[in-house]
Amino acid sequence: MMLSYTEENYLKALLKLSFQNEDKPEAGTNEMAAYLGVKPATATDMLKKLKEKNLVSYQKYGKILLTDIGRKSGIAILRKHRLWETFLYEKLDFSWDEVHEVAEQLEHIQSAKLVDKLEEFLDFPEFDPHGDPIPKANGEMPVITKTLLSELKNGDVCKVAAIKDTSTLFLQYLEKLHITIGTNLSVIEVIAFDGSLNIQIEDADPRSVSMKFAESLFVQR
Amino acid sequence: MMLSYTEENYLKALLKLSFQNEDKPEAGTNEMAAYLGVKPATATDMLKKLKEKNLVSYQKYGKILLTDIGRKSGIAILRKHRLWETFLYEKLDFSWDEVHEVAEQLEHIQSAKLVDKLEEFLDFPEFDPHGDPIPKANGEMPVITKTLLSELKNGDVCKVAAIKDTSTLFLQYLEKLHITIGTNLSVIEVIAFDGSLNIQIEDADPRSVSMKFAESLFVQR
DNA sequence: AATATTTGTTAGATTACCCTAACTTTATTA
DNA sequence: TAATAAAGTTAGGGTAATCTAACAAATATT
Repeated sequence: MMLSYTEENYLKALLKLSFQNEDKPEAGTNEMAAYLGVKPATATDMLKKLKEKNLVSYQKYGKILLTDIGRKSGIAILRKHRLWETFLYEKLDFSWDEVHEVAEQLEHIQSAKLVDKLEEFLDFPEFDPHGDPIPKANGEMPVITKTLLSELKNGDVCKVAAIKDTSTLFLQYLEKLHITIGTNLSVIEVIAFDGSLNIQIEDADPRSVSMKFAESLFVQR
Repeated sequence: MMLSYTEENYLKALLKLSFQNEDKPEAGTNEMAAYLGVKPATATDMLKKLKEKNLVSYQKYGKILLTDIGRKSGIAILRKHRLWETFLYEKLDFSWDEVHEVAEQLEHIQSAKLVDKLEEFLDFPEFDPHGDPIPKANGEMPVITKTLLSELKNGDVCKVAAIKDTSTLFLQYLEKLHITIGTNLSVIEVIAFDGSLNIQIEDADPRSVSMKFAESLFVQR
């Protein structure tokens, strides 16, 4: 099915929201509108169109749910997005915080061959530069058990697995700390007072990070 | 200046037409509309908009001419188009006739950094897979003296420099003949009767090609 | 439970790009 | 040069995506 640039963005947004809302994969109109930076009225209009095309299922005043087709389309876009991010980061030396904006545009290029060739060119990466899993051509996604850094205890060691907060400010801060996907961390001490942590980043001198920081980083034990 | 997808296509079309019309760099409304696959009325509308933005100069019922800014913008798009074609051809194993369609989409991605990094990644190519010159970041374009194969005489030798007719059918025919940019040709005999030529392609057995063929291929002596 | 708040929808307008049909201007040719 | 043909423009309309303002439904609060 031929989707417009905008329709694709709505599907991707719904998919992303379904990831965020853990247990329940539905979203609300306002939530969706806010995510996309449009007014709720606009989202309602588009929802009707997507429903017409059988990409979402919802009743007036009810929750929005992706249909199977809608979900598949969304995953296809996410796949493109993450492959392009990987390309920009690995081949064109883009920094962590620059890849997203450009990938937002590249993800809409229509060419099945392009996506598959790109994946091959990148040697079938499993994760993008932010540590998020890249869906395969068949829609499958590698799953890893991610823990928030803030859930660890004194003495725990871990490896950075993914970034929860992908804001530019956070990404730039990580860069300054030389933290990247795969970096080894060990928790020296959790400070009960404010939830901050003393951690060691690879072999560097220990340093303190805030609770907010620890809640923005996924790690793997 | 921020240009829409469509505005960019109009500028590129005007630039391409100015190349085609050799001596005079203007175009007509119908010519332009035909090139872009829209109706003349639509082209007139867009022309008003482009004039408003100072990208073209023209008077009602007069010829259309790109302004300096319009020309520069057009060249920037052409640069992206040809760099992407080169990427697809060299890095992703796309065939000659497949690159154009995808590059038509990729050329509209907005990111100065992307273009320049891509150029670097490709090692500053001077020509695209069709042999057309790739504009530099400053707008300069390498120039080569191209001759049509049909202008050669008995015994002349040459190297394929560029493709004039970039239709899929022609590109596929070239592929079948193992002709690519840089292939050496020698003209064994020009047949006066119908303008066809007996040529030798590299070390292969001589074969005949039509006048139409010879008029679709640029060579370098 | 009645009221207030939040959430979602409808109606009507706007902008960009495209169309057809009718018209005007410019170019060609008999 | 007058008639015809070609090229270009205008007027009026359609669709996609957006908005604001007003309204309706669902949820939360006292």
